[in-house]
Amino acid sequence: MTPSSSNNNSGLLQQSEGRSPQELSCGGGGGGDVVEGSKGLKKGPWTAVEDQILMEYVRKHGEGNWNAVQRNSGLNRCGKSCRLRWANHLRPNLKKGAFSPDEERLILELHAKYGNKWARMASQLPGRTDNEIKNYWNTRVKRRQRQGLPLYPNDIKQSQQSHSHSRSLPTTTIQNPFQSTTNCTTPTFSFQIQSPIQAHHLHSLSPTPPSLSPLSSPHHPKSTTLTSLPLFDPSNPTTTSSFSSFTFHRPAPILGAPVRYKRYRDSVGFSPPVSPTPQRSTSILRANSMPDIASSHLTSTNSMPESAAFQFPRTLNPSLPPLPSSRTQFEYSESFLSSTGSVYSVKSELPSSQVSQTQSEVTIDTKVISAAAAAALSASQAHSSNGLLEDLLQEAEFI
DNA sequence: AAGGTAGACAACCGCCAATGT
DNA sequence: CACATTGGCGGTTGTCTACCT
Repeated sequence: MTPSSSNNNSGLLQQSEGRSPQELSCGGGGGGDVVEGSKGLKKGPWTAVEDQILMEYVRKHGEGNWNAVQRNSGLNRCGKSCRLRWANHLRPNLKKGAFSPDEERLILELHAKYGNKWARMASQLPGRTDNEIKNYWNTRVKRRQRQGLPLYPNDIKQSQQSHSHSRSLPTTTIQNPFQSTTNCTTPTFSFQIQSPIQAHHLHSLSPTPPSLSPLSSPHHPKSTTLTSLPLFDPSNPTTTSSFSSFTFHRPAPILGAPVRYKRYRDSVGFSPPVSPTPQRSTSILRANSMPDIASSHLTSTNSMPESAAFQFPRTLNPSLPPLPSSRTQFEYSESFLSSTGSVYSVKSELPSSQVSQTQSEVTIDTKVISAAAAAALSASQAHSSNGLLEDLLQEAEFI
């Protein structure tokens, strides 16, 4: 399975088939043609041209106000789709490719701590998105289920005894469909409880047990059965003790960013609120990165000299503090190269390429960036040209 | 060679909290 | 204060590729 295998994912056009227009969120469209909604908003895989438009828009206007992207850039995508594309694929400091062993280990630990809090986990995995982690985890769950193995290795099992979740205990016993005598006949349930400790991990560690969700959807209504599973078994001293010793691990506040009840979308490179009292009107200024709160976990990429970093000009928010941490800046430059390659070297109306895997460890200097920008400019001349490439060159010289 | 399966990935959806008007 | 908008989040689905039988 190569990381690039999914680049050619044109088949995604079939998504949302059969949904009524009311059910579609982005603009409410999407009736017959799954590529365009009723408002003409495109769906399905993003093309390189779309990526280019979105990148240029974000570069000029910053993140946030995603619905304005469609209004102002002509990009025929709903704001949500733009945001997702940016967050998961275009933002500059993304890592691509398989998780390293360190990252896998960290995911296990974080999941033991947080459960299916993908965004929170992503905040501690530099360059990784919640979607990646979620996909990884779901795949892992399926694999472990099939193999009859516990989700967590023993050391994590032991170490996470003190972890639990912020969700309250269910006060009433709701039948666990995976333990019911009527619903456990399918072979997929054979994994469910093989030992008390595994039962504990299945049911107490995850507020919405991810180990079950991939298999549950064909058989159970969404969320109700899963989220209502007993998180802790009072009869199990292990689970009760874990609850009593619960400590909530949350990333340290960043730049005074307020803690929102549900929003922990403060992963590295994700635009954080820059003000202690952020307002929506400032969201457009959030294109700057934030301190790498996860650097303590994975520090291997932190050694890039700041002088080598490229960063988008902060044209809209000159008052903001400098970009924190060398790693973030490095990844800007890293992704700059990748993105230019992605944007300009691909057939324009095919699904866009992903960030190059091979550049992740490349030491980047200004010459390289300039060369990349020049190459991008050259390559783009086959395209309809706009000011983007000139901007890129300018930025390359900016360093 | 054909079919099945697993893994990886992208993108969508609904929900909901925060914020703006 | 009510309503609308925005966007963050977790869950889910669908496709592709590689591998296995």
